[in-house]
Amino acid sequence: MTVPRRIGAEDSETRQALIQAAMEIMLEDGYAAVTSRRVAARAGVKPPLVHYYFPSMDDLFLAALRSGAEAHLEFQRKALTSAEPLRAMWDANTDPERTGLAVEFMALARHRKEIRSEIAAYSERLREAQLTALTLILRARGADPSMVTPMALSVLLGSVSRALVMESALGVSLGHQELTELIDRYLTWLEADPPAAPHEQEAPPASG
Amino acid sequence: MTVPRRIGAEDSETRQALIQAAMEIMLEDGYAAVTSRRVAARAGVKPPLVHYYFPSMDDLFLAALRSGAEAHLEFQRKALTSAEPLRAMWDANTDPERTGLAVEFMALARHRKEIRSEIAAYSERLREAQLTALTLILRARGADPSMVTPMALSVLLGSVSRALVMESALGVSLGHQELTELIDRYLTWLEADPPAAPHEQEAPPASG
DNA sequence: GTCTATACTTCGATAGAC
DNA sequence: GTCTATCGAAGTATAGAC
Repeated sequence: MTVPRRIGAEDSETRQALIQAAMEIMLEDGYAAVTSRRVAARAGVKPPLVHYYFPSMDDLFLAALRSGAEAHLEFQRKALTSAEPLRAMWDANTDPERTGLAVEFMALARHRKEIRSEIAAYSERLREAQLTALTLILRARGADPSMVTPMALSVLLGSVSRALVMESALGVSLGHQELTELIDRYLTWLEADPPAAPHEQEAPPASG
Repeated sequence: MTVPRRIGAEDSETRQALIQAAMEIMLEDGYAAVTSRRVAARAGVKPPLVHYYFPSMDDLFLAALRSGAEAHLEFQRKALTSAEPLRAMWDANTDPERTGLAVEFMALARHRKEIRSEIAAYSERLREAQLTALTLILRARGADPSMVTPMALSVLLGSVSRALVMESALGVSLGHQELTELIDRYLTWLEADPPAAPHEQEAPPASG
C-alpha cells in the first residue's frame, strides 16, 4: 500500500492565494496558461508548493471553480432579495469578469468530467434560486403563466445575458442595443408595482 | 533581410487534411490539445510539415476558423432560403458539433487578437444574413415591429440556441423543455401562413 | 509548510537533406 | 512537398532536505 502524499489544509492562506492566482491567470491568458510554474510565481512561492496543496492541476481548477461558484451563488442570493430583484439579477449575470471565467470553465468542462459535473450542479442551483424568485415576481405581476413560465424566463434571461457579454468581449455589438432595450422594457414592466387587479393580465409595453 | 520561409499552397490537399485534423482534435480534447505533433500524427504526416503550411500554430487555428465559418455561412444561407427558414435556421444553430467548436474558438478568442477579430467579423455576417430573412418574415406575418424587431429576434434566437446546446453538453437540462416549447410555439406562429389582413397583428399562441 | 534538485515528457520551431 | 535530426523552453510531478 502506497503512502498518500501530504496535502495542505483547506483553510490555509497560501492555498487561497494559489486559487486566486489561478483565477487571475485564467482570466488574463486562459486556462491553458494556468501552469504550476506561473501560478507559483504569481503567488510568490515555488512550483512544488502548488502540488503540495493540489496534487494535480485539475484539483486546482476544481478548487477555483468551487470558490467562484460559491461566491456567485451568494452574490445572486443577495440580488434576488434586494428591492429590485430582476434588475439586480440581470446585473449580476452581466458581469464581464465572471462571464470570462465562465467561458474558460466551460471550455475546460468539455474535456474534464469532474469540472463538467461540478458546473452542472452549480448551474442547477443558480437556476433553482432564480426559479423561486421569478415565480413570486410573475405571480405578483399577474403575468399569464401559460405564456412565459418562471422557468422559461430564467433560462431565457440567463442565455441572453451571457451571450451579450460574450459577444461584447469579442467586439460584436450588432443588435445588442435593440435586444437590451426589449429586455429592459420587459423587466421594468415586471418589476413595476403590480396592477390593481393582480390576477388579470396587462400587456407589456410596446416601445420605450 | 531575412529570407521568408517557404509556405504551402492554399489549395493543397495536405493543407486541408491538417485543418480537418486540427478541428477534430479541438472538438475531442480542446484547443490546448492541438499541437503540431498531434495534428501531424492524425493527418498521417510528420510534425515539421505542419509548420511548412502554418508557420505558427495560430496560423493553423485561424485557417480552421475561416474554413468552419465559411461552411457555416453557406449552411445558414441554404437554411434561410428553404421552405421553413426559421425552423431551418434554428436547427442550423443548435448543432452540437458546431457549438462545441464555437466554445473552443470563443475561449481562444479571449486571448488571441486575430482570432477575436475574425470571429467578430464572421458573427456580424451571420447576423446580417439573419436580419434580412427575419425582416421579410416578420413583415409578412404582420408582427408589430415595435415589440420585437428582426434584429432583436436574431440576437435573441442566437443567444438561446447556443446557450441551450452548451448547457446540454454540460448535462444541464433544467428548464430547457419549457423554453424550447415557448420558442417552438413562437416560430410556428411566425412561420404559419400569414393572416388574411397582413398588416394587422394577431396574438401569438398561449399554449401548445 | 516550504524549499532545492531533478526526472521525465512534450512543446514550437528551424536547418537542411532528399 | 516531405522528411530526419535537433535545439531550447516549458510542462507535471516527485523525492527528500530543511
